Amino acid sequence: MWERGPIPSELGQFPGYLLARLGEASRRRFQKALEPERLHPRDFGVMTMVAAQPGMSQQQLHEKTAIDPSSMVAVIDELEARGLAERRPHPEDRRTRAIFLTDDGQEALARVRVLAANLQREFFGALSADERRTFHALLQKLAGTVERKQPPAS
Amino acid sequence: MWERGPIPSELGQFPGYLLARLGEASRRRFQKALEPERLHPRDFGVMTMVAAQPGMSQQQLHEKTAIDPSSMVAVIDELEARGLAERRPHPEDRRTRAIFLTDDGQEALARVRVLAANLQREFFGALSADERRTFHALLQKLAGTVERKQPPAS
DNA sequence: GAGGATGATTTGTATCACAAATGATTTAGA
DNA sequence: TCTAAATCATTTGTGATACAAATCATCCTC
Repeated sequence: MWERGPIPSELGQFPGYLLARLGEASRRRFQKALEPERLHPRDFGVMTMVAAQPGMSQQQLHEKTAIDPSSMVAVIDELEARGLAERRPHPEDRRTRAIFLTDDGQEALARVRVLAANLQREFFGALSADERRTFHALLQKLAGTVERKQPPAS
Repeated sequence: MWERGPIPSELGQFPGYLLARLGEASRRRFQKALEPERLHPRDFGVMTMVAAQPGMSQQQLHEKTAIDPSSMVAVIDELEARGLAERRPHPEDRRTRAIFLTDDGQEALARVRVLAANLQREFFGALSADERRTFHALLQKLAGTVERKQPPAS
């Protein structure tokens, strides 16, 4: 296994580069932390949204989590195969599947939330409580503007 | 082409999630911005480091940019094929290739730096100058601790 | 000089993003 | 009402990338 050094200052000058690389590191660490549960970061996103709004369609989940619709099929397949979630017919639209967490799914999500909380403490450990709050607020402010598609060029 | 909504508050609660998703967005936007130059974000990382320290080995580049050694081969192959960089024999170690930018490479990098600067302005446009400084400083503080491998478990 | 380590490279595999096509169903319009 | 277009889930195919492992040349140590 190879060594990964610190981010060099020549690249750390670019906030966008740091953002991308720290984002990668965050995702990677979370993936490691989820291994005992045999879940992936994407599962956490989906399960969190389903828990918040049971009966969501896969389409809606795709919009919330930015997981591609074709990948979403695989994610839900897996959760369903493991008894953590289920597809039920949508009451008003027979094309649509309403997604729910099973009891097992709820419990798994609860455990994953603990893992996530522990990881956050470790990952952001270099920052003071104040700095963490500031950082989080700035991330949220950015998130408000950044994840939009351009209006169609027509 | 599907629509991507804003990041939902249920997931935005997690700084690590925001970091990962905004990092993705940053990388993606930069990739778009680089299209006119037919370059990728990874090329920017490599070219920036080579410009800062001409004659670096591929091994060193891998440590600085976190690009996998086998991918590095492809990246340099491509840059070399396009006349933007070159491999020269290392004066002290014949296993090692010393990487340099050509004049064309320097010029391309200069143009890319402009694109990067423009993108940063747009991407972080929601933040005030003060907020941008704060954000950048916090990213750098995080970068100092986060990208380290665990000490061997032995 | 032999054996182990190192740098670049190749090969193979798994994963993922993305585009495009399909089938079932709904919605909108003539 | 009947038909055409749109929508949702799904399947399929392709290209990019991460990672592990093997290979070859070269270096370093004893």
